[in-house]
Amino acid sequence: MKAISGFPTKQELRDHKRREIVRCASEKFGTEGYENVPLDAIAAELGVTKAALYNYVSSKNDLLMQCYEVGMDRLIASVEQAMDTPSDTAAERLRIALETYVVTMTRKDMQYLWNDIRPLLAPGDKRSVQTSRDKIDSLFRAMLQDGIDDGSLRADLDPKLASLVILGAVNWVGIWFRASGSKKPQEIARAVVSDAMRGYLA
Amino acid sequence: MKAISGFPTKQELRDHKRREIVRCASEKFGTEGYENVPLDAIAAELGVTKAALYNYVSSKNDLLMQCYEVGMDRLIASVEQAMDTPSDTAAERLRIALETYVVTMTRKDMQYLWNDIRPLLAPGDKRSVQTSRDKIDSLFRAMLQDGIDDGSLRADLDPKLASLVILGAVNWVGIWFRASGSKKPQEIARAVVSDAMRGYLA
DNA sequence: AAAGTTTGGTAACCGACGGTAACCAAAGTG
DNA sequence: CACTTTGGTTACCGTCGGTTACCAAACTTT
Repeated sequence: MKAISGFPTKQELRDHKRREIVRCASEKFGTEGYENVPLDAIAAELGVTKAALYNYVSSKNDLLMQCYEVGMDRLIASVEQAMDTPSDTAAERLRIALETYVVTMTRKDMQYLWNDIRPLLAPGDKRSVQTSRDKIDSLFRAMLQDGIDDGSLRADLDPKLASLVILGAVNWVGIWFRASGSKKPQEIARAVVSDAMRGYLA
Repeated sequence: MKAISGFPTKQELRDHKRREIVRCASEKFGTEGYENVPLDAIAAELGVTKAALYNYVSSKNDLLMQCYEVGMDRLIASVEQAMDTPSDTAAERLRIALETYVVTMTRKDMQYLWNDIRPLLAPGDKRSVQTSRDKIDSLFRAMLQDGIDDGSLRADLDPKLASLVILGAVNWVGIWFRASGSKKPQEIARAVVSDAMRGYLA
């Protein structure tokens, strides 16, 4: 199987189609809600029949999981990028990463990440969901530990507990936020993150 | 229509049956998940047919809403009771109320309150959901204001924002908590509330 | 007490939707 | 040029939320 430039391999074509399905589903789930989007609607928008989708996903739930993974990867990437921003203290990097996290979570096609997923988890899906979540958690715990080490955060904080509390506060924004409000995501992020971090600053 | 003791009126009987349906549904939704509980299952457990339920609820969604209201009322009642606990400062009352809130939220039949509800809201349902949520919010904002007034909380905190941040942190526990863990709800509550409040103490 | 009327239930059914089976056309392969 | 593989279609099934027609018991009226 050669990979001549401009002539995608069969595998690439197949993968591209699968991603198209996930992208389309992601958009519809985000705006209309998982429950309200029949597979027929997704198939119709892609110009195929429902049964064709089953060449690429094993179930509607599996499709949701793939959407979830894409969204989580985007979230993780945005946080990692924010972590690389040069700044004086670890606390400052944490602040930037958290604000980025909040802004990303308020995207229309990200809202279902925390909303729709949980009740629909099949036992087998829980592992992959947990993996993404643990990744996020470990990123923030690492930043918290850095903050303890460089003295910009309280020495007596428990990174595990603090990560739970802070992520709770910011995730809650993603659940409560609706684009109709007057405040811009960036303003909300700054205010919430500032309050959520205050108790941990040295 | 007389109300002779021991002889419940028709209205009382009807109401009692409706509450039985809600109680049964609440339990099943909480343990098995809304999506996984067919109305037939609820009806069977009550010894009737599915169609009989429609004498008391207008739809499965309506049934979920009634479960939600019962749960929220219980939550509100537990917080109000905690607020009445005599204590030296408003901050202390707030701490007690928050811990009670967390413990109540970790009840098995309360977990679906934040998990299953949101994606399933019909436009008409949103108002009643919002009412309960606003009630909770106003209780905590009042306590925060009391704390500012009696000097036990920082004078420069914004009650609206602080209530959002703190409730986010504690609600997140309800989402993340699973009874399988080793820690008792009361311990978790104490730790989380302590961290979440730290930034607001005077 | 007999004749309506209301109440609360059942059985049977409908439509939507997730998922599957049988089949088929076109592209790839020896 | 047979032959397999791939990716799609049509037609169908089972489940489940919701509705309709009907019925029995209780309550009301005269």
